[in-house]
Amino acid sequence: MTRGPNKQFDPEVALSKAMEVFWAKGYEAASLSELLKQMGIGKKSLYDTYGNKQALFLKALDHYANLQVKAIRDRLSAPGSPLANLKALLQDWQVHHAQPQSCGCMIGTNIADFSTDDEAVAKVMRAYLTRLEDVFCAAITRAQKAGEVSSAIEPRAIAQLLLCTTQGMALLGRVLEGEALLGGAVTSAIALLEQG
Amino acid sequence: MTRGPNKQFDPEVALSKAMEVFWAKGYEAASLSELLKQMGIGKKSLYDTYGNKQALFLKALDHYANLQVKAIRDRLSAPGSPLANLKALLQDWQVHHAQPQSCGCMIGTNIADFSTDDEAVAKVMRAYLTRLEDVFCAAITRAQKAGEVSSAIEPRAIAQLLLCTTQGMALLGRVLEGEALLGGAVTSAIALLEQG
DNA sequence: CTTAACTTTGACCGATTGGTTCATGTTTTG
DNA sequence: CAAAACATGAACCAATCGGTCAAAGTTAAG
Repeated sequence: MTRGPNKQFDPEVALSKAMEVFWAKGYEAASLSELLKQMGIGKKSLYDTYGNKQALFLKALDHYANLQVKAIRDRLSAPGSPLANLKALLQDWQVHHAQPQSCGCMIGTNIADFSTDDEAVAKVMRAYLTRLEDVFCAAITRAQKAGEVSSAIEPRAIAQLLLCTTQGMALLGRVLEGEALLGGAVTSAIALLEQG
Repeated sequence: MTRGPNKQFDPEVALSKAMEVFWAKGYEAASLSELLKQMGIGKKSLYDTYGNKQALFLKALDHYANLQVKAIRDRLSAPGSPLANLKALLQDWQVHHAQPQSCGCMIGTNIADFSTDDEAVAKVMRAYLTRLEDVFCAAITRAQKAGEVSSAIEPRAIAQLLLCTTQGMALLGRVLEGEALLGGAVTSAIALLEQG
């Protein structure tokens, strides 16, 4: 058995809080003091538990990716029409990312800060994008099998378009006012699916 | 007439250099020392000439926006087929943003750092996005008049999709390896234009 | 030539960054 | 109880951040 007192905080909960900070502010702009305040722990505890700021970020990034991929996959594979699920997801994002307090996608937001620098971070990011692409691709294939989407199109290519577009939406939503731009993008994307 | 010695550097050239640094690194990560080194000037000269780091960034952002909008508009309104011009532009971006040293779009890269914070910066960013949307929209309209694109589609909605998609491409290109993802996105976007 | 206007350089500023160390306190095992 | 194992908060660290200031140097006008 382990001796000594237990942690006064739940590392999982604190990690979620850290994720929120990195999500909203980005890696660089998320200062240690801000992280500590939101996580509700002391500096020493952070370094003992997670290593350092970058390691914490990596864990938070992974946490985000798992959370997000699972949520999206579940929504898209919900019972009923695959195409309707896809449309609903896009339209939800249109509304969500247009809200002023929306802070986009944690991965997209943080791509700027790293990219060239850290290969470990880049790897997690690429893995997330690939998983998301696969989720989209599977959903489109299901829609094709259900006869809702033309079999003439290449599902993977459309999935890749959706991935780029939604990342763009999440990014631009951080600065845009109003839903107009995102609305047009979603409308066009849906049109491509329905008649493509 | 002004007395005293002239500046030993060209403010326009130095601004271009600053733009490159902000473009590659983003606002936060672009340190004063890096900026000074690349611009080849002293700290005092920077503050006397441009104000402060944020004002310099604002000028660099504006410089970038003007440069980029003009270049894109010129390409899209080149003589010949409007649709072919659009396709060529997208395919060029696919190649360009897939290169490892590609650093995406300066506006997109820097959206993460500001957004909520600085309204002056957000304004320049929104203005750039709107101008780009208009340029796309005009090009699509020309393609419709030339009979290359179906008149059934709403040009602005497609322009908005292209804007989101290309921003997403520029962003993801910073971290991706290989052209596959961007290639699929471009293929799908072109398909939408050609048959939509 | 003198002087006023201007630029440049480098030292300097307080604040904050991410990160470490230490002394103290707490809890559980033996 | 004693002691080992653990967590904690505050003090502390060098480095760097953006930004300022004063002294020295340079050029043009009078």
